[in-house]
Amino acid sequence: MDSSLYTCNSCQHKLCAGRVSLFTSLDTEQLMQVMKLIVHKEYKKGELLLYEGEVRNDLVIVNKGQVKAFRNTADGKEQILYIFSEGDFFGEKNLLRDQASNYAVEALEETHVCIIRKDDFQNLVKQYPDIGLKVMEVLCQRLDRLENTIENMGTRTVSARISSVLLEFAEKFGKESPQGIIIDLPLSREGIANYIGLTRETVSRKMSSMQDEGLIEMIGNKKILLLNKAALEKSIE
Amino acid sequence: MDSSLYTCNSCQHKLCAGRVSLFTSLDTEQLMQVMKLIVHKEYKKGELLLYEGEVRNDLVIVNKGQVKAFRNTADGKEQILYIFSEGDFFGEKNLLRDQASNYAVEALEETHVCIIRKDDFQNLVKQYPDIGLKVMEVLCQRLDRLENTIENMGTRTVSARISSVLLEFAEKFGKESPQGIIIDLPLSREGIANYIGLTRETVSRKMSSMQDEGLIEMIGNKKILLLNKAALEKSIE
DNA sequence: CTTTGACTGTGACCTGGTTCACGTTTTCCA
DNA sequence: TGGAAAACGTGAACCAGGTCACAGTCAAAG
Repeated sequence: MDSSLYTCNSCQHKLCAGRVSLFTSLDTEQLMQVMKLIVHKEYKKGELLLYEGEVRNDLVIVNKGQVKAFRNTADGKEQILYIFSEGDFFGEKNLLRDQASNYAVEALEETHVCIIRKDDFQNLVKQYPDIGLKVMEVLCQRLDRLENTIENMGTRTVSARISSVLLEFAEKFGKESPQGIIIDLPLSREGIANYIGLTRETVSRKMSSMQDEGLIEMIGNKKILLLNKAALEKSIE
Repeated sequence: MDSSLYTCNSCQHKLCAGRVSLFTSLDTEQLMQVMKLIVHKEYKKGELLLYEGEVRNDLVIVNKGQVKAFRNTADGKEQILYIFSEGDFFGEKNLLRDQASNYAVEALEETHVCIIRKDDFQNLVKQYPDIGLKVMEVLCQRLDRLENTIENMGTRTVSARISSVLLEFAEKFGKESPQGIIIDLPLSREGIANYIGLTRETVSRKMSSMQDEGLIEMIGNKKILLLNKAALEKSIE
């Protein structure tokens, strides 16, 4: 296919809709139709895309960059629930009913999103039922992930929890290299701590000891090299 | 409507399908059609309805009774993820693809279920798109609940977590009474502990102290009287 | 390239929850 | 209905992870 067909000025010449798994069942012409419904928006690092408690009537699809979905707890802590990156979406809860968001969403870096109005999306679902099934599939995956997280937080040791996050990130953000898998961390140490319900210090200490054991190697603060994936996997069984 | 229309021998003369929110959008005739697709099954307390890792190709709807969905962790602990009761369903993950269950399901008491084959259900969804939307809605509610649970387990104190469960159970299993809300607990102390990632002893101790503070009153092991719902709600803010 | 603020690592101490142990109570079902 | 088995409550000791404090390091912006 000619990639110029997918051109869209607001998206740096990527047909955002076409790269999102939600719309993989559509052909080019249908995609062009979807494109007309989409509004684009850009956010700088640290900007909020969605406030906790905000009621929106649209679906937001991440086209470039990364965001974190999190809640602020009464005692001033932060619980990170999701990292959304290219192709992920949020706001699916307002597809069915107008509901206040139970988390805030903040850009972790320069982020571009595609926004589609609730009504338009509902019509799309009616026209192309496969899209609805895709949404359902993603929701089920998200349930899977949360179920795992709950098991981790409820019953696992600290090192198992950290191994678990590292493997999750390796899956999502890792690149193969001769020495092992290099992970571009989406979160700081503190962010990781807030993702798995620990403190920055504990994460720091455990990762240091994992490095001493030869399991991982920390490269600056933003990268980690997984030297022994198998051992990590074993430790969370 | 004449209730005899809803009669079904296997269901003790309740039209199981009609009582499930999934099918509320259907009329009587459509319900009768759904009924033909349904197989019934009964389980005694302690019986397993689903094994961890099992691959099924059907959707299970609880018609009577209660079940717990849980995972056994490596260190011999149990993490309870859901309590399903009348009207709840599970197995939705294999509506989309054949996937191994990541939890086991066990009857907490005598339980009757309605089972509908994956293919049949998919056809129903195609025929009545509202059913698909209902499934999506339930999945979103389930996400909400898990997101709350994760915040609880990640950042909250023990008493806040217990208050939170009690309020959840009050919502789902509570009955108003002159003194307060009486909760028929679906779980033992140990079960509650496994639901919120604590030990039996800790739950026991905290509930005793909550009783001393006049917040709750324990009636035997299976009932709890909420004397001061407002105070509990305040404690988890 | 340098500066500045944010992030990270680590030691010492503290605390809340787990573990272990055991006596009591409740539940269930034969 | 009685008796076994399961569930519960509670004390004491322990310890993993949190808290606090501070020094070292990194990285983004000018």
